Amino acid sequence: MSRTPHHPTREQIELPMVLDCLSDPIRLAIVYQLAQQERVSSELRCGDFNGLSGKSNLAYHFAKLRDCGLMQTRIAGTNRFMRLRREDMEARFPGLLDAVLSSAAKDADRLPLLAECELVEVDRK
Amino acid sequence: MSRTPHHPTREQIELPMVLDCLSDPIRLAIVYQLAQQERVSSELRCGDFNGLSGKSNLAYHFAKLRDCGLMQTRIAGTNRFMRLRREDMEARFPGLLDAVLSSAAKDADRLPLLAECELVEVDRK
DNA sequence: TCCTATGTTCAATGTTTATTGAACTATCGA
DNA sequence: TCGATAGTTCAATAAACATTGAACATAGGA
Repeated sequence: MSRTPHHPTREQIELPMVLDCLSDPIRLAIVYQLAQQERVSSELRCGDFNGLSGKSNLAYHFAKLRDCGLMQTRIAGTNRFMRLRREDMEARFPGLLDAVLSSAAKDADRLPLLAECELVEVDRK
Repeated sequence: MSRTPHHPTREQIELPMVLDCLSDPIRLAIVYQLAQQERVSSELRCGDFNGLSGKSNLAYHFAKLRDCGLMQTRIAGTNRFMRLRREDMEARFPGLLDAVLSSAAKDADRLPLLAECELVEVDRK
């Protein structure tokens, strides 16, 4: 009957787990896409990532991203909204997330999954 | 009859492989220790890492670190000298290595393998 | 030349990982 | 209440990974 999935506290976030999470192309794309949309809306629905892989495989990666503390899931009706835990990451590992994100941006042409992230339209009502 | 082990060119270095390499505690400790010693001597012998694991296991991790482009191996007699490929990393992913290293330093107390790195005496003749 | 020290390579093992489809849960709207 | 939608969970599978010890290669010193 758990209303909200488990999230580690800020202090529980571990460096190796974070790096391991970011080393997977699909998870890197999820994080990248969340960061791209951040200036518009800080949240995205699970379904916004369906282009990256099948639903059950995405649920698996979402769980890993939650477990390592990179993102947070909020349940709203039948939707799950995800957002990056930017402040927590910055507090624990200053500059790390930005360094990874800008590295990914720089290599976007080599990371095919990142290409799809550019054109996520935001007509959330 | 290969005199020197294989190393990727700067352009061949891939972000996911680098992050995956750094996500392993033993490999992170190797990179960390190399970075620590950098101001003194830019190189360390393989044997300087024997405290981290067994020799064959270390050879396995060394190979991964070479393959991902994080370090370079130079053969000198019966020794192998390793050094970080700092310039290449900085050129490909600016700020990334430093962000990871300072994150690791910040969490040194939680990364037991990093502790041993502090006391590597440098009496290379 | 032989012995030793330094590392690598190989094979074997057990663990973790990513991926898939099917079954399931829960919520919203008609 | 019924059906559709959004996601999760579970079981199965194949691939990748880390670890170990034994065998091997190479160079240096007695």
